[in-house]
Formats: sequence, C-alpha cells, structure tokens
Amino acid sequence: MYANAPTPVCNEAPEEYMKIFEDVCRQKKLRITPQRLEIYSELARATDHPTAEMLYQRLSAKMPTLSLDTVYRTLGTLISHDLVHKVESTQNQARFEVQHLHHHHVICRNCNAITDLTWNLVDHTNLQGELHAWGKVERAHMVVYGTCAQCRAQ
Amino acid sequence: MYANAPTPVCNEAPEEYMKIFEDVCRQKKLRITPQRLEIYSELARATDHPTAEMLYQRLSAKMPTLSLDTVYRTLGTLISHDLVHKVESTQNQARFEVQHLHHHHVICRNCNAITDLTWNLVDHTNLQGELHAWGKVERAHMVVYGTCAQCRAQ
DNA sequence: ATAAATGCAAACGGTTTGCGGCAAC
DNA sequence: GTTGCCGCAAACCGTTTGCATTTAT
Repeated sequence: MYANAPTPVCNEAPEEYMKIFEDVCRQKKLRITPQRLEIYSELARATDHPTAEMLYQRLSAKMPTLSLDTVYRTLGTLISHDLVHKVESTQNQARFEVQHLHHHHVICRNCNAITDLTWNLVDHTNLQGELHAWGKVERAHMVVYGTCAQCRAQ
Repeated sequence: MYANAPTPVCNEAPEEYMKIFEDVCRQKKLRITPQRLEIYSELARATDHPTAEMLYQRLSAKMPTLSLDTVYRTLGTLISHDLVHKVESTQNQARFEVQHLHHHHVICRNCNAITDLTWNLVDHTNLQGELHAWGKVERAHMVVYGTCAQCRAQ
C-alpha cells in the first residue's frame, strides 16, 4: 500500500534513518543538500506534524540562511517522491510528517494538536475489493476529530 | 456522534429538506435570507463536493448580485451550526457538503473528484473507548486516496 | 426599530514562482 | 562543466475582513 523503495522509519536511531534517507535520495537522483538533510531530519524527529513555518523556525538557529520557500520546495519534492506526507485536515495551513509506518490521526478541534493513531482493524480491511469499480486504491487514512483531555480540563 | 437538532437529509425531496432547513434556521436564530436558501439548496443538490467558487459560479446566473464572500461567510455560518461540512483533504481549495448521513470519502489523486463511501465497520467501532485517554471523540472520517477508473483508462 | 446579513473592495496569509547565483555531482 | 538547488523578492490565489447599505425579524 505504501512506497516500494526502502523507506526510512523514524523509530530507528537518527544515524540509521538519515543514512537510509541519503541512499533513497541517491537512488531517486535527488541531490543531497544540507537543507534537505536538515529539513528531513527535523521532520523525522518531530512528533507534532509541524507546518512548513514551524520547520523553518526550528531550523533557523542552526541554519540561518535557510529560506521558507526552500522548506516548501523541499517538502514538495519529498512528497512527490513519497518520503513525506501532507496530512489531511480541514485547516488552512498544511501539516507534514515523514512517511513511516502506516497510521491515522486524531486532531483536537480546540488546540489543533495532531496525534498518531494505529488502527489495525481498518488497515486490514480489503478496501480495494470493495472499491474495484471505483478505481485503484492507494491509501486509506482516518481522521478523528474531538477535544483532547488538556483542552477539556480547561 | 452528530448534530442533535433535526438535520435536513439530502435523500429527501428538495421541498422537504428546504423546509427542514428553514425550521432549523429559525430554531438557531439564523435569518432566512435568499442567499442562504440558494446556497444551501445548491450544496444539498450537488454530489461533487463543490468548492466555494464552484457554488458561486453555479448560482451566479440565478442570482447575479451574489458575491463570493457571501458564499464563504454563509458556508462558515452553516458549518459552525453543523449544517454543512468542510471535507478533509490535502488540497489547498476547501470543499464542502451538506451534513447528511455519516459517510466517508474517496478522492482521485488525478482529477480530484470526491466520491462518497459508506463503511459500517468503521462507524460501528467504539473509538471513544479506545481513545478515552486522549479526550472526547466527536467525529471519525476516512479519506481514501487512489486513481479513479476514468483516469486509469486514459 | 434593531440587529444581522450582504456586497464591495481591500487586505491577509499561506504557498508558489521567475530568476540569478551557487553548490552537488 | 553541467545541472539542479537555493535564496531573494515578487506574484498568486483562496479566504477573510472593515465598512456602509440593505434586509429580516
């Protein structure tokens, strides 16, 4: 259901998945630039599904010459090579994550926090069978909306 | 899991659900304006999850003085009263639907067509039970991505 | 009569793009 | 050396907003 090429998985140690990332880039003829390495590394480390702006700000200290449009361009490139995902939502600002093991998302309507959710029951359904008339299914992603415990407590 | 007030359902005849719509508006103290009636009616009739722009163009002939910002404002108002849904996606342009029976969506990556999908297995899972630690679950929506039959044929 | 909704036009903000220079290969 | 990537700045485009006017109640 996912990429065919070996894909970095963010459970592994940084040295591990950054090495794999470089291999995949070479394989796909993407140049290995300091910007790409930093952006991917930062996104892989993040667990909060940051926006392009958030990535930009987190990297600015370490890489002062980095520009926001490079972040956008890099994310776009990595998305088109299935190394990064844009997360489904109804918000205006896009949010991103590295493509690691398949999972779903829970979004707090109040603070917009995005949390990962695994749901095997859904992932193991033979959707393609149900939808063969529609076309070819590539990916099924669940978005759960609600109010997180912290926001409810307030 | 959904609205508590009687909700128009687009399976019914237009006269039916427009009458219900007016009742709900009165109940929620929303003024019944020609613009709101036309916008809701057009959206209820549509099966393609139109953008604000699409609604605006479809109504322009019938209602030449209608403005695009009124479409946006009206959709916003109806969304905040749970009469309309913004559909989850990774696209930049928002897409809308009237809130009728709960269902999910299949999106063609190529032509961006959005098709409805019912998936009882998902709807009948006790998600709240799984996520009680996270907070209060309000809505679970599946987004399936793929390539539709027409686009594959090309 | 009053408060809310509309239409206009201008602003806003996230994202994209053209271009010259620079860096990876 | 060649090609692709980066940074700058400006454009783009979907969406939002302030304001005066109109309209629903």
